[in-house]
Amino acid sequence: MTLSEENYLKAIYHISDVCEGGISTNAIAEKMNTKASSVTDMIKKLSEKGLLNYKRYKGSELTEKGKFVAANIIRKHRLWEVFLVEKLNFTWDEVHDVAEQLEHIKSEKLINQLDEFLGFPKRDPHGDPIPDKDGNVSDNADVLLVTLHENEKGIIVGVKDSSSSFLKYLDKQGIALGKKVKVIDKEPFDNSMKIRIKKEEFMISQQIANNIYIKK
Amino acid sequence: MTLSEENYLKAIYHISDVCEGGISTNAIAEKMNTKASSVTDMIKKLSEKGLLNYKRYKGSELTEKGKFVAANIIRKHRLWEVFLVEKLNFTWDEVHDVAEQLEHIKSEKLINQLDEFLGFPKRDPHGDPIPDKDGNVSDNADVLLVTLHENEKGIIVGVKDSSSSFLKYLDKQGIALGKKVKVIDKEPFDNSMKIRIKKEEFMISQQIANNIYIKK
DNA sequence: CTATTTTTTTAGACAAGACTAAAAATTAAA
DNA sequence: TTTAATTTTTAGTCTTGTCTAAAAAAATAG
Ligand SMILES: [Mn+2]
Ligand SMILES: [Mn+2]
Ligand SMILES: [Mn+2]
Ligand SMILES: [Mn+2]
Repeated sequence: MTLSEENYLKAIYHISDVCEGGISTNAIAEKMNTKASSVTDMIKKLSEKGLLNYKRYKGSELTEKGKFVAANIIRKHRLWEVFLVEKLNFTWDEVHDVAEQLEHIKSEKLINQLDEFLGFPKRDPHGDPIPDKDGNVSDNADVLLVTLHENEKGIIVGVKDSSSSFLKYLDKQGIALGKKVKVIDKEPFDNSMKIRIKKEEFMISQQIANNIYIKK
Repeated sequence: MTLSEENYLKAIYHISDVCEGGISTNAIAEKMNTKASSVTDMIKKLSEKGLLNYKRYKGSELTEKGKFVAANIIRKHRLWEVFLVEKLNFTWDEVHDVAEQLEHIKSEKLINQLDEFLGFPKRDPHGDPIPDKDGNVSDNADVLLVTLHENEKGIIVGVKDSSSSFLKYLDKQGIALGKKVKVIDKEPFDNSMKIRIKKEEFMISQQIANNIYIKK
């Protein structure tokens, strides 16, 4: 597995989480910040290696083997993110770029020992579940904050957008994983909502509410 | 800095530790397990980047900038080795290959936080000194065990060969960093010697004695 | 000081992974 | 159901880092 192959597998895996059926070449190109022609070359190679199924003009789909490899890279990514936050005092908006590098380090022992060292964490700093050794991910029944109705309550358990700017906004507003949130008011016009966290009430836009996961 | 450039710099830096003056193309090729023609290409590139001085047929020498970059890679390599042994229960013969990968991770913050997390260690698991942020290495006045005479004593502080097979041999013989050693007898014929560690006496060959550093 | 051996560099080729431009297949519109 | 727009693939080029084979320079020997 080259670095590039691994990044493609990961991208396709993540797109599959959202979209049904075969993944389009263009969708991969967009996620990978590359051109469709480059994607075509790569999916041919991955197909020959048995990591995805592909027919010309019909899109791609990961095989079981491909899913396993991808889940393992994501496992490494998220464990390293935990390490950076828990042990090296990184903030949750600083970890992603470094984890993008660390996820490609090849050593079974390293990642399993790291897992143990961190106390077998279930989620990364952004609330995303950490796959186990066998590539199984605990499928969460969490829901986006934007779907809650007036007077509904829940606990913040994750973020969909892990960009540094979004995470910094959350920090500033005092929005963090584990906090209880209640929807005070919803504005139908622009889907903004007033929420309460720890007795403080404030407005958030739909865009914000659309990127926060809640456990009811 | 690409991965390959970094590995060349590191190799040249290590050869410079042993050899005086300009480093020959062949010496680099041997250390890098590559061909001289490939080396010529690379040193041209590194030369253009101001990382080493090079004139055709005259060999190469790292610039200050080149030395700084190389020392920083070695700093990362050795800090990661400490991490693997101290925190993740690796043995000293298992760490090198993983550190070869980890040394290329790019993040100032990562390596400085790691340094702090480990308690600012001075040496790696093989007794090699860890360069500081500015690329300074504490030059040790240590001496190879093979140079000791009969009845001389010292403390084992490092190994020259860090190969897994050598380190496993040392483990088996009970030879470890920090132990006191006394030369009981030297055989002029083959330079083997009888040594005492913790009241136990045994023979070691010149090859072994040539790869163990002693502080007198 | 010339001849031979060794070292180093050049020339040309290759694989991986990217890109551009153009062709082919598919999908959407009229 | 033809035509137009979009998506996807092919063809050909480029860069990085590697290789082999051959040429050039330097070192060694006689
Ligand atoms: Mn991430
Ligand atoms: Mn994450
Ligand atoms: Mn090492
Ligand atoms: Mn070491």
